[in-house]
Amino acid sequence: MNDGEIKYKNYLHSKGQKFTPERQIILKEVLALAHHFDVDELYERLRRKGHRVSRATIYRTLPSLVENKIIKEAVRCQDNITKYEYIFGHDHHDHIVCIKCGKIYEFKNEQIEKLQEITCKGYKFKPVEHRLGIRGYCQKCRRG
Amino acid sequence: MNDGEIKYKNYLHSKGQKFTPERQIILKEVLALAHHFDVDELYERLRRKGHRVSRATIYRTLPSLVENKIIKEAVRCQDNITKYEYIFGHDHHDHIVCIKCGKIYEFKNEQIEKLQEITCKGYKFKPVEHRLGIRGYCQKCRRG
DNA sequence: TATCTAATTGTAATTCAGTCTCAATTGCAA
DNA sequence: TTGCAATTGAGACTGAATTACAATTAGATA
Ligand SMILES: [Mn+2]
Ligand SMILES: [Mn+2]
Ligand SMILES: [Zn+2]
Ligand SMILES: [Zn+2]
Repeated sequence: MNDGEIKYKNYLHSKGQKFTPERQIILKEVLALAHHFDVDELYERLRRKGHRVSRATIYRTLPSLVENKIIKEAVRCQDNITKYEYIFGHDHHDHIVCIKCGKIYEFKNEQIEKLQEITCKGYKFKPVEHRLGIRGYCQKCRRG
Repeated sequence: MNDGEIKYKNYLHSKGQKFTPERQIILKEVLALAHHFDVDELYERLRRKGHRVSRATIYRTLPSLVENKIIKEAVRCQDNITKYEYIFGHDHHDHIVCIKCGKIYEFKNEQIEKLQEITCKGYKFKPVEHRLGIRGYCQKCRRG
């Protein structure tokens, strides 16, 4: 069992929930997926590998992985599908997304992070998470 | 006709579209609403005022107001409803949202804005818009 | 290890925001 | 006026997500 699996198992246990084979399969695949994904992508990948996990179970499991901070909901795209992003063991980062080709740059700017904290302090607000997404055109797409 | 109405009328005209009574009613109400709203809120408000505009027409009109930069899609909340926010004539700002009571602070930090620009330059990326939302607990809700 | 039970699963039905179809209406240019 | 493309409202439809329910099962306990 790797760190993610241990973390999730402990989390489930602390809530009187079970580390079922289905949850293990889903978690393992999520950890293998390095990047952004949605329910259907995950379902098809599992299917191709011969795992039979129902969509309902995936829909039930992903929110619990979010609560356990193993994944998070990612920036919504134009189509109205919930996208997820693996975060456990990854550093926080923000996104720059090309409107035209969909290319995504991930970045983190410590000064921006710091300024956000200062801003929150000013409102006596306790930040838990934040999301910064910049949309526009990548180098390729801006000419053309 | 105020600035918003003129802007929208010209926009529609430039696309061979009509400044219909329904669109006028919707626009007028949107301009009157100072803040965040969704389709149903708008529909009910119009209803109460005796205006009979169908939900379908509202669903059709709001995206065109977005394209005309009179409103924009606001931060999504927990429920999966598209929220809009009036922007025409308002300065850009970002959001701090209380997870518990829903309180929203609007802020703008010029340094953060500048740092975003610099970051984009580094990727030779041309930013068009961005969204920064900080979620956490407001002063009231952090104790309690 | 066998027993027991609350948690979990898959299936299929359901929800519901948002989109689309279509016949009737209307704004507006000529 | 007239003509016609754009628009409207009603209601059907879509599809992601949720839920009910009966069957199954993880895993705590004895
Ligand atoms: Mn950040
Ligand atoms: Mn900003
Ligand atoms: Zn691009
Ligand atoms: Zn609060």
